[in-house]
Order: sequence, then structure tokens, then C-alpha cells
Amino acid sequence: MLHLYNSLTRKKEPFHPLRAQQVKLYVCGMTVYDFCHLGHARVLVIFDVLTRYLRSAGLEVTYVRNITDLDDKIIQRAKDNSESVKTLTDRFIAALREDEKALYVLPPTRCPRATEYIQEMLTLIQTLVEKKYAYVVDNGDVYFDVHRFTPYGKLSKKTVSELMAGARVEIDLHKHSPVDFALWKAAKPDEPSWKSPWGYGRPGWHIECSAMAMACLGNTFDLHGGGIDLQFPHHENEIAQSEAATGEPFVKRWMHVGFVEVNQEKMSKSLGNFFTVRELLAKFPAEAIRYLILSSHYRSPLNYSEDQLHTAGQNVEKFYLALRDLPSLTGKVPTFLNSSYESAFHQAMEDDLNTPEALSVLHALVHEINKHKGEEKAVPLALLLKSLANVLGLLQQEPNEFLRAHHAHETLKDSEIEKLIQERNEARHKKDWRKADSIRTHLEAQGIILEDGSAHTLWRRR
RNA sequence: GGCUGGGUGGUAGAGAGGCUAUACAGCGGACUGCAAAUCCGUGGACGUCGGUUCGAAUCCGGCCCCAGCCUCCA
Repeated sequence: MLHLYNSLTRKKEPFHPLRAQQVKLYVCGMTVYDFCHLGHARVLVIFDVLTRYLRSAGLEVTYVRNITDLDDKIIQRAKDNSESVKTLTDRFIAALREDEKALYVLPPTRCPRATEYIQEMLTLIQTLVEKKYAYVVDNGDVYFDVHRFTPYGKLSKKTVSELMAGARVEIDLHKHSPVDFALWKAAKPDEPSWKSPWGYGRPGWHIECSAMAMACLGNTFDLHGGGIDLQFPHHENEIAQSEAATGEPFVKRWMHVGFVEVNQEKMSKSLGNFFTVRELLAKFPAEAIRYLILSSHYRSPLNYSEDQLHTAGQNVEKFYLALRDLPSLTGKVPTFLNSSYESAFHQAMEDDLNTPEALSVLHALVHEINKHKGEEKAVPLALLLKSLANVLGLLQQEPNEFLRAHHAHETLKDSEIEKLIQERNEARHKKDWRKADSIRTHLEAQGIILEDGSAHTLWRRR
């Protein structure tokens, strides 16, 4: 039985979808004005693993992850670049798709864009105005009346009075209360705007997710996720808007992914400790990034260092080395292999996606395969390893494809390497160790590692 | 100041009232012409002070320290 931590109750709870065997999941995606960084990648990978896991357990998952293509920063960035909002967002959506693909993140079922759901947002805001949960001010802004929604704060465990006490002094004169938030902002010159009953304007940030989530998944759905920084105010406000409008519960369970930190500080642009997915991919294999993300629990902070990413890569290499040199790894996992590894793996995953534990099971399996290398027994174990690792989106490549990929710069061509190996083996045959070693040293300097087996010599790139 | 989470071996990181986490690094050995990979073995930990208990790193309390949120952020 899968147990997931619910931010709403702050407890691990057994997971029962509203409709048996069908899961509806919404995740807050990117605001597309720049490249994805490791923090974004963490969210992408974690929810990718969740959907892979649920599907592997036979559940049908509708996974919706939105794209915020309308927001202050986007507008600002487009101005800075003197380009249109659309050109800017299209470009970074394309970049996002590339990053996802490179990281073996499966595409969500749907990726709604905020600008395509303006009508749904307007309808929602209108309902809130009618129900007096929202008020229109004379300049055409529409605000949500937080005091009217009594459960406000149930997700972030804040109370309205605490928030009032901590509120900044610069109170927006249009708002009735500093804790109120904008549903609709009156148009400013040079900004994209849409026609509304309150004049031209554009939606506030939070309303888009309520509108898109409910449009795609219904008024009440199973899971809503995102980075922990979205818990307040974004998710709190989503709850308020949605539940005030429909009178129904919005989301059964909330999941929040912890931060990526560098030197025990949150990864952020202002601190300059910011790594984009593409710059990491230029130096490390994608699966090393995935492994790093999965090697800590999704709710804990993930401490990033290049060193650790390197270690993660070594671990992935170790997995591939176990699979290398085994015949026909294409079949299914034999059913007779009712192994304890499989149940241990699932037990770990069922415990709020304990991926570090799951990885340790895979290591045990690797060890078992290595012990039985060359025996028939190794093949079904390897198949099992592959199938379990696939649930985590790991071992997506052929062993040699991974082991021989050049991660840094272009080195020698495969054919040149094989020629040198042949030359070296001739020297070895004549016991000319000096020559053999000099070839090996030469190859090593190019990042090529040789392994002399009893039958032939294997090679890989470092 | 208020509210959340945390503090585990050299590093990263699970677990958890009595039983080896795991990985990387280290050390010894096997294999190898030497390596590499692999195997066998091995040292090393639970912030601090008290309490509960037959027994606590694990439960309770004080203290110290760290991160996050309260403002845009994955």
C-alpha cells in the first residue's frame, strides 16, 4: 500500500485515489523566461518518478503540469530583450522540452499554458465576485477577500492574524486588507491584456493554476505538487480561490519537493549559486543528475556539489557495468524470479517514495549480479535490475552507449580506440609489456579506460 | 519576532527503542604481467545536557546550531 506524505495534514497517509486505479495529478510547472536549473529539474524528476511508479503499479495517471507564460518577470524580460512575450516564452518552452527529454522525463499528459485559459480564469473570478469572495476596486483590479475565506492558512499553517501582523508596511491602497491578493490586474500600458467585465487587464498569478487544474482535472482531484516555496502563498491561494468558488474540496493531498541547496544555501540567482540543467548536462550524463536527485528523499533539502554529481555518475556507471557483457537483456523479467529485491524495492517506494532506500536495493542487486557474472543466473537478475531501475527512469541506455559516451570533449574515435587496443593486445601476446602499457597510458590520457578480460579487452570512456 | 523542518561515520545519505543501511573515499587480501572491473574482509556515526526504559542515535524536555517560509521563486 502506497503511503504519501500530505502537506495538508503533515502526515504520511495511505493513498487512495478518488476513483479506483485512476490518479489525477497537477504539478506547478515552470515560469518560462529562462532556462531550467537543478531545482526545477528536481521537481520534474520527482513527479516523473511518481508517475512512472504509479503506472508501473497498474494505475492510470493523468498528469497535468502547467506552463506559466504570463507573469511580471516574463513581461519584464521580454521588454529587456525587446522581443514579444510570445517569442520569449516559445523559446523557453522549447528549451524546457529539450531539458526534459535529455533528463528522460516523460512528457505529462497535458501541459496547459496560462494564456490559453484566460476565459476559464475570468469565469472563475466572476463566480468569486458573485459569491462576494472577491471585490472589484475602482481602477479595475479584482482582489480575493482573504478574511471571507475562513479556512485560509490550512495548508501553510499560518493564520490570517499572524499574516496581518507580519505584513509589510507598503500596503496597496486598493486592497481592503494587506493579506488580500490580486485575481485580476487592470491593464498597464505596454503589457499584454485581455478584455474582462472589469475592463482590460490580465490575471493574477494564482488564479491560473486553479483555472487550469479544475478545467483539466475537475473540481476535486487527487494530488497537487510543486516546490516547497510554492506552498505559501501560491498553493494556499489556489485552495482559497478554488474552494470558495466551487464549495467543494480542491485537492485531496499536497506534495512539496524540498530545495536544492549549494553550500547549505538555497540555490538562487541572486547568490550566483545557480546551475542550469544544460550546463550540467554538458559535463555529466543525464542519469547522473537523476541519480543525484533520487539519492536523497524528495522532501529533504538536496545539497548540490559537483563532487556529488560526480559520485552519482560513478554509481550509475556501476549499474551499467553490472549489465555490460550480458547476453540478450531484452526479454521480460521471468516470473519465477520472485525475488526479495523486488519486494524490498516496492516497500521502499511505497514508503513516501523512499528513493535512497530503493537505490540501495538496486545496489544489492548489482552486487548479486556481479557475484554471478558468467552464470546463467545473472541474466534474469539483470533483467530485474533494468526493470526496477526503469521505474526510477534510470538505465535508459544500452550499457555501452552509456559507458562509451564522451561527456567532456571529443576524444578518440571508437575505431581508433579499437585499433590501438588490437595493437596493444598483439604486444601483450608477445609479452611486450612496455609497449602494451604505453598504449594503455596513452588511451588513459584521452579518458579511455581499458579492462583486460580473459577473452577480450573491454573499454569505456571516463 | 511568528511558523515549519532538520542536526547520523572522511563525504553524501536512509533508517530507527535491542538486529550490517547503502554509495563514494580509506585500509588489508584475492584475481591480473601490471592495471581496470569484480569479489572477500575491515575500521569509522548518530549536536549537547538531562529524563523515561532492563535497554535510546531512535521516545520526552531544556540548550546550542543549521535551513526554509512569513515578499517574486521549483
